[in-house]
Amino acid sequence: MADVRTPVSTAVYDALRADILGGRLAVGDGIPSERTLSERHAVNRHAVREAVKRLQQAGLVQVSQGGATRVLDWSRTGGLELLTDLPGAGDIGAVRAGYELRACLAAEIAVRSAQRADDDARDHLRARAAGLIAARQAGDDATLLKAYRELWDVLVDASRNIAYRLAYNSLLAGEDTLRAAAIVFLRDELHDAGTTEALIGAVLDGDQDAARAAATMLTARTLRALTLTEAAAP
Amino acid sequence: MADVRTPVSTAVYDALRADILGGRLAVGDGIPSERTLSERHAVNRHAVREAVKRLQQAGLVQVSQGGATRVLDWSRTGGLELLTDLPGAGDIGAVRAGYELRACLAAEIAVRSAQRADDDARDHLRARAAGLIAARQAGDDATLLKAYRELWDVLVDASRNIAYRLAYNSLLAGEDTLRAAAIVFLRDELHDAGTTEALIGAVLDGDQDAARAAATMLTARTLRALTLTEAAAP
DNA sequence: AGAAATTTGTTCGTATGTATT
DNA sequence: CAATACATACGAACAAATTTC
Repeated sequence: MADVRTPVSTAVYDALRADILGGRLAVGDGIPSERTLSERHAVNRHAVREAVKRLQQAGLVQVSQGGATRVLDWSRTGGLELLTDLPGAGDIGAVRAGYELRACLAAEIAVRSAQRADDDARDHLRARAAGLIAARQAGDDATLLKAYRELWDVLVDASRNIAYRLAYNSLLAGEDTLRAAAIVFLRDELHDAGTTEALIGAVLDGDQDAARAAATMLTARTLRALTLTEAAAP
Repeated sequence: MADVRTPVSTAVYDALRADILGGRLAVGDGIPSERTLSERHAVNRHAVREAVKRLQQAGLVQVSQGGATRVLDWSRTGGLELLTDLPGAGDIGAVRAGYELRACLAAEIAVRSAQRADDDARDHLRARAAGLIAARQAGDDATLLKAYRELWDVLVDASRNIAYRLAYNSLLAGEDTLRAAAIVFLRDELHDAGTTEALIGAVLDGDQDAARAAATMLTARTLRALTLTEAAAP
């Protein structure tokens, strides 16, 4: 079994990011110097530099030549890509936050798809609709989830909004680690074949109101499951 | 005149990112080797490595030891933080995309704020409301825009959703370059004092429906201005 | 299948500009 | 002003993985 060897700079980056996002390095604090970090992690200074550059890009630190590299307030300077990197990304609170964002995105994606889908997008949508029906025959949730995600992928494209696409990408990044949990919460949504068909039909008909209603209905099921879980285990 | 010296690795990063986002490096292509790039930009290979690591983190390339570093399809692998980095970020289409996302976020932020704002958040909100009224007295749009942004900043916190906060951060990143344009499109929204007051009141009252309606009304003004501009100059 | 060439990964060392004290 | 600490940058070399012949 070939172990996936992570580059040393990535190891340093992950460690520092976890320290910052986890609050072990307080905002305004200076992180250890490059030399100190290179000794502590037993790596060369160049590797540390690569890691710090990435921290800088992620909006987690501010480096200044001559002075200490300071920790920024990531809740102010961080971008959406941090969502799946949060130390408590698997916690119910963060998961709910992500699904609430998805819900609000989904409704708007449905509306814009109904408004803007061209012939090409409609063809893609019909193909995915057929794939979804086939997946329902298979019976297992993993196959169904895959087909359902592909359906939304086509809808995102059909909405013709690059911001929706990029936000959608950010939400799905690193979802592999949460796939098991996702299937649990998405279960009702996945098996609501009627509303899904209604959504597809509304988009194909160009009925924006119906598309929004169907998308809202679908995501509401998942949000409800999350709220119940959150209330049960706080 | 002290020129703002950008680190060499950042210069390489910017150049490569522009080539990828601009389509001059096609998806699936291999980018030049580290040695080639270091010669071409007349910098050390370590600087190139830092730049490539950042490209990798941004989801723009996939590097593999021994093989070529390949360009990924950023519309699939990129996150929301790319929105303000796009070569056509100032183009009307990308601006509209960003404001459509903001509109859908704003409505949900308003609803969740009305639902979840605690006493502390309400105090902050009242303070910002007063600041907004003071800014209206000043008369100039720049001051008003600043106060308006601070209002929404408080609302984002009040909504108690980390995903909303991070997405909001991503949308505002690099807005400095677009501030002049932003004031133009936001003008109607900024000067709609009545609806803004209604939004604040609804949140303080915990009236989710009224909060959503007010937020939708506000953002609709800006979307309308954008649509008119887009139709006029395609 | 195997060897050579290419490319990224990593480490050593060295020098310089800048901010803090 | 001087000393110190820090980030910035360059150069050379070897290791490890992939591609190519």
